[in-house]
Amino acid sequence: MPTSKVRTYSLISHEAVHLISNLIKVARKERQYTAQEVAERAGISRGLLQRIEKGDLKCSIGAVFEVAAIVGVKLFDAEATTLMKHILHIEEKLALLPKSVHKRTKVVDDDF
Amino acid sequence: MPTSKVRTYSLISHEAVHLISNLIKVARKERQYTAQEVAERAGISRGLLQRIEKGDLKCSIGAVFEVAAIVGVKLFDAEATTLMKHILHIEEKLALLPKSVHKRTKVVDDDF
DNA sequence: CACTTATGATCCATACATAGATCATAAAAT
DNA sequence: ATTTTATGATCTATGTATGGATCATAAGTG
Repeated sequence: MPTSKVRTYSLISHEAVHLISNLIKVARKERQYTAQEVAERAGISRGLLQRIEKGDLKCSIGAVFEVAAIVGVKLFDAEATTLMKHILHIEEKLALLPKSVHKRTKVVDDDF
Repeated sequence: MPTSKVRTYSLISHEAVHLISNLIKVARKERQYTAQEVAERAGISRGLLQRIEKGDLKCSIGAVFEVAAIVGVKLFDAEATTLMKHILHIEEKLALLPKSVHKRTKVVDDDF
């Protein structure tokens, strides 16, 4: 066997994705959508939707967000999260920051 | 050319991912982290980090969330979002819902 | 009850995301 | 100024995520 790569993720990532997946699953059932329906509307396969609803970390973020939007889960809408409020100035903030990060190569020459 | 598949995404998905990517980029620079550093810590390539910071929808959600955690972007932490509050009962909620969604196959037989 | 449909799981083939390298430019340091 | 380092872009090879099918079971329907 050609030794497949096993990526490891932090707990917080697992939890976050698990959370989203549960939100999606609940929302879909509340709205009485069939897995097949949602998959078609999202332009993905039913199999992928299954993995998304299971919290598979390897699914593309686009697919996950697309499904979330379809079943009505507001992840980053202004009403749903405070995140959006901080965002408004993010582009400007980015412009002000230095373009690249340079590390000190020499140790600080503390003379004492 | 073997006609590559072009997936289409809704505006909201684009915006959400774009938002996250900007948050990540700003956070990384504020903390003076090199792209190389962050990539290594996340266990991904610098190239992938570039795509993440660009808002590429095809990156895996695990990689994106991992990087976000490393640079200190709180996407779904209790303090950062109201989402977490709704979540607490999500598992119970899921348990109460019907296990599968069945569609009406016959049209409602409205007799008039 | 019988019947239908949804879901979950598994397998395979292939399109594609990713790692890794290289190069050019830009920005910071000295 | 020179030198060093970070970033952005591009290319290739390969591991793998995804689509599509199938099957078994569960869960509604009538």
